Amino acid sequence: MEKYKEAGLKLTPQRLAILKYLEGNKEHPSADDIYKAISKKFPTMSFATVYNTLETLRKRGQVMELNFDPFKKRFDPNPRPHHHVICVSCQKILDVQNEFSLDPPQIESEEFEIIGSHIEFYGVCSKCKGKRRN
Amino acid sequence: MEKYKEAGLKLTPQRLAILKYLEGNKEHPSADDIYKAISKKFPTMSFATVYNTLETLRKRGQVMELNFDPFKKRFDPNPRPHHHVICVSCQKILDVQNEFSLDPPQIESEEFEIIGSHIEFYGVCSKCKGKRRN
DNA sequence: CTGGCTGCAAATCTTTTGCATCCTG
DNA sequence: CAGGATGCAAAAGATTTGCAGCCAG
Repeated sequence: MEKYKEAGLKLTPQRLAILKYLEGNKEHPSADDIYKAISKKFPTMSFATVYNTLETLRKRGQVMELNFDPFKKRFDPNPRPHHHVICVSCQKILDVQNEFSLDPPQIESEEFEIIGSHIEFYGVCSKCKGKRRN
Repeated sequence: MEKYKEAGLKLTPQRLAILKYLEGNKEHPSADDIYKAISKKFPTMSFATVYNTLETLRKRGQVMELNFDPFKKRFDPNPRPHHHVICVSCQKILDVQNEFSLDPPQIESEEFEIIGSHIEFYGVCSKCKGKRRN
């Protein structure tokens, strides 16, 4: 929790609960997931606080906002940039460990200065592969 | 327009307007963009029709739904899979022409069957680079 | 103490839906 | 003429905002 203090953030009980929930979480929860999980133990937690906190953390680079779920934003507490695999069947999202070196992209009639990249892999996870019963 | 007929779609004036708007459009418009553009010339066009048509086209693989704009879905009339560059300053999205061969992703404790992938490059377009006045 | 944070409810924005009517094939 | 398509308005979700009161530093 040290790093949050260093960043000049107030450590309220609500924030601690959110931080604890995110810590090591690999499920890429949505704001709603976070709210639901925490409000069980913390009935006064409000959506506004969840969004405020996530927005604050995002600005400080401590969570990443993931946009590939068309229904809602998801949040990733893994601060270093990385890639993802998405199960097209159950929508589960997992982190990809390796790094990729990509050729510079060819763009029609534009000179882009490339800063970074993000790869989404689409696939079927082992659980869903089993269910499909080939 | 031949291909739409072949697919068994009814060619209503509204659909023709949407198809014409998308034809060759590289701007990855949102449903709202499409609605706004078309309702000027076609005042009775409704959102429902825009969404219905896009959904129909998506099912037939004639448009792609893009999710990386956190505020809304965007649509891409380019039917073959391809990658994108996004200007972090003006949010403009352009197509990337080249293909990439990616190593299989390493995933913790899971065996994914990989089906496809999509790369987003982030960068600054030439227009925005100029504005920044380095 | 004081500014940042919280909680509530209302507002906003995008997308979806129900249903009566319309019109293409 | 039938079934798919349209248009309207209302509903549904996700996220944001205004504001009064609260509390960590």
